[in-house]
Amino acid sequence: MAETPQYDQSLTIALLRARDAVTALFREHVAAAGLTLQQWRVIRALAGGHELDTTTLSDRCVILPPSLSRILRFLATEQLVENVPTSDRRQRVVRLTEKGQALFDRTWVTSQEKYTAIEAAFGTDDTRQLVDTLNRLRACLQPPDSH
Amino acid sequence: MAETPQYDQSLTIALLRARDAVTALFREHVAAAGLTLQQWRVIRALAGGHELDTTTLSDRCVILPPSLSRILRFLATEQLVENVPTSDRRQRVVRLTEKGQALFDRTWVTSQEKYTAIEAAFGTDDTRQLVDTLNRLRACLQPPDSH
DNA sequence: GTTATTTAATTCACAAGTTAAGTATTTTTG
DNA sequence: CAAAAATACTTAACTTGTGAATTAAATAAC
Repeated sequence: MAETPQYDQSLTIALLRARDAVTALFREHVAAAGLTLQQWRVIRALAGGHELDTTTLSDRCVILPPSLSRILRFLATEQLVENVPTSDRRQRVVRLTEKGQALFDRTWVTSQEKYTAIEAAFGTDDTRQLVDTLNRLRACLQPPDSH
Repeated sequence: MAETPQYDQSLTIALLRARDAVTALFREHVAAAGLTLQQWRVIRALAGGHELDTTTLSDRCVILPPSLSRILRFLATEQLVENVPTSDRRQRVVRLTEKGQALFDRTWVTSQEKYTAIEAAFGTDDTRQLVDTLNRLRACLQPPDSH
């Protein structure tokens, strides 16, 4: 009978908890704007006039394509996002509507403030270094495609 | 019209990506045992004869109570987990069955190997330090209850 | 040029995340 | 001890995560 794993030392658990702690600080505020955190990430990625295809959006928002499809369907019915005509008709390229950009504009300020508060609490340098470390971990685990 | 946020510098995105990268290394292996990662975390927390109530399990596995309820229902139907009689009948205390412990035993070895491989790739010290940093971040964002 | 192959996205089915509401049991209060 | 409050968990409803299958369009191969 094997021994009990040490939970507090587990990287996976630590990542889960840290993510929960950080996102918890944004959830309520974003919900007040009528959005989930995932929907907000999409809005955020499109803000400033960016027109993006589904694949790029999926990558930037860290949302898998099936989820993104559903999210875009919702955002479209809310008229926050609209399709952009494309030459390659397999692709779907979307952008924010005026309503979408307006929602972003009035939500972004507080969101930014909350992020700044985190940096202040944890330390600007420590935050930057943590982000670097996380990105390095990722690079180390999934080496870029060799094709 | 506000400017585009810098995605690569976002702590939330970095946490999401890092978590995805790490869990991806375990998912296939755990799926081969017929489990999801969340189900595996529960099995893992109970391994070694530990009897735990739902609240403790929920905290240790970083799974919210409603999700845990469903997971325990599944694990019970698979006869991997069983209830333990309690004095306080509001509480639900569970433990692994022999079948559950056996599943843990034959899955844990490879799981352990994969975790060791991560430590080796990223560096043992760096891994430990990252876990510490993540826990420190969490502590800094959610100060312990003041009651 | 028509048939394969590849590519881009969506749909499907099921598990899990999230919030709010509900149920049952225990403790507290008067 | 009976009514109220608190506790532990579950259920309900909806959104998202995940892998496999599907659809549609563009490219490649004959």
